[in-house]
Amino acid sequence: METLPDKTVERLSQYRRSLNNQLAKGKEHIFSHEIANLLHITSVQVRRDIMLIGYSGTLRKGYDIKELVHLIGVILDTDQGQKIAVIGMGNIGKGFIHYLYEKRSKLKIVAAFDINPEKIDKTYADVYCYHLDKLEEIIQNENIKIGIITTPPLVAPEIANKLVNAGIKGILNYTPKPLSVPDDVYLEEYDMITSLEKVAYFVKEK
Amino acid sequence: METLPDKTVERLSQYRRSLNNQLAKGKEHIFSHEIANLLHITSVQVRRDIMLIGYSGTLRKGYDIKELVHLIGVILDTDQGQKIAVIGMGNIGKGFIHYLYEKRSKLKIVAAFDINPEKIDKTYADVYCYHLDKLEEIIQNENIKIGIITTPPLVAPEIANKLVNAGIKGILNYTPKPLSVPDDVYLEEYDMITSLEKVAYFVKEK
DNA sequence: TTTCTATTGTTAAAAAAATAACAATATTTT
DNA sequence: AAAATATTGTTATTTTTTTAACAATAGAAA
Repeated sequence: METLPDKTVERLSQYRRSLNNQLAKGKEHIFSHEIANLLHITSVQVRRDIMLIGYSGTLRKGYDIKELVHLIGVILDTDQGQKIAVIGMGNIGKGFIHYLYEKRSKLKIVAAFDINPEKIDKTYADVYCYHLDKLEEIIQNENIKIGIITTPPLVAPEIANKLVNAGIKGILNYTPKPLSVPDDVYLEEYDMITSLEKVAYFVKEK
Repeated sequence: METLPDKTVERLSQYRRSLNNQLAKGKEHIFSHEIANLLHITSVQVRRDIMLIGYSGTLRKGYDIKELVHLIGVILDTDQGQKIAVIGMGNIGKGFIHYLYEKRSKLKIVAAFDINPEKIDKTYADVYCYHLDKLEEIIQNENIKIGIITTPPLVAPEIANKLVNAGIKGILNYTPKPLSVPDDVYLEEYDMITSLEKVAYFVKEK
């Protein structure tokens, strides 16, 4: 399958979670407009996304939730799962670890890094925190492919370099400092302050 | 001015921060390609955004940083500033408070809410945490117009309702539970797990 | 059985966003 | 002084994303 559009990937992740909720409630089939209602989007969009991943529902019966969830899994997940490292054990770093804690997902945060002695060699929600000096070593030994940067912005570029050198293939940058990485590394940036300023702007304009 | 495109607003927020850094370094003028390099985008995009806000640079000299920062302020900020409440004093809630702490920005987090007695009636980075029961009262008295929801997902819809009833005009929803709000309330949703699954997908596909 | 209805799957159109193209021109170089 | 160059501002094009339109049809209703 050719790579899916960005936005479709995002929605698939959301469909899956909503669908799992529905499964847990005992629901077995679902219509496109029901999925749409759960996510507050349109049913066309749902159908289009489902078309793009090559799944088909049954007319008048909708989609088989279990099958759909499974297929989304085939698309989004890898069989062995993907290991993640968090760099920066501040509030946001902890937030990520906490969010994934006890979710049996194919994504696993397997290491955290910091330079603060009070955080190093301790465990937060089963994730061990190492000194930043161990970054390359642990990432290579553990075969970690994804890194989340939640450090102070100033050091983000240097962390990104280390991650890339250690063989990381995807970075989620949570600092407001824009990064650049080689073409074979996927970079997703998210800036909390920008989100907030955006809300503020549209509040002002309304 | 007609409302600016979504993405332009996001970039303006980022331009401003980068430009302030440059000002702090003593730089007074800047070319579009220099801004572009700072953000790892293209210079055309920078020029287009700047065109959209109606600013003009000087040929061969670039943009006057101070003027540009000022104009972005005129667009993004309100004179009196905007007050923000954080609902949910977990890691992410604290993260937001911490991020805005001591930044002299027109955005101010002025109250936090939780239901955990250990958090209530305490102050974190100068932000006082109230019991959730006080939500409507404080929001109205303080004239808070923006709310950040960082609670467990299950209660997010109920919080959103309370916020809307209390007169909030913009919500940043950090929980994975999709919300719906009346048309006159601006809603921005962000889902940490989805970001991460997106990175994972594109790492897998590369 | 026949007609009606709800729903899917897909193509077509529209809207939003990014990128390219390029004319205009101030400044620098020759 | 003339030519070359670097840079802006803007229009045009392309790409991406969303939305609309609608044919096909399984199942429900008549």
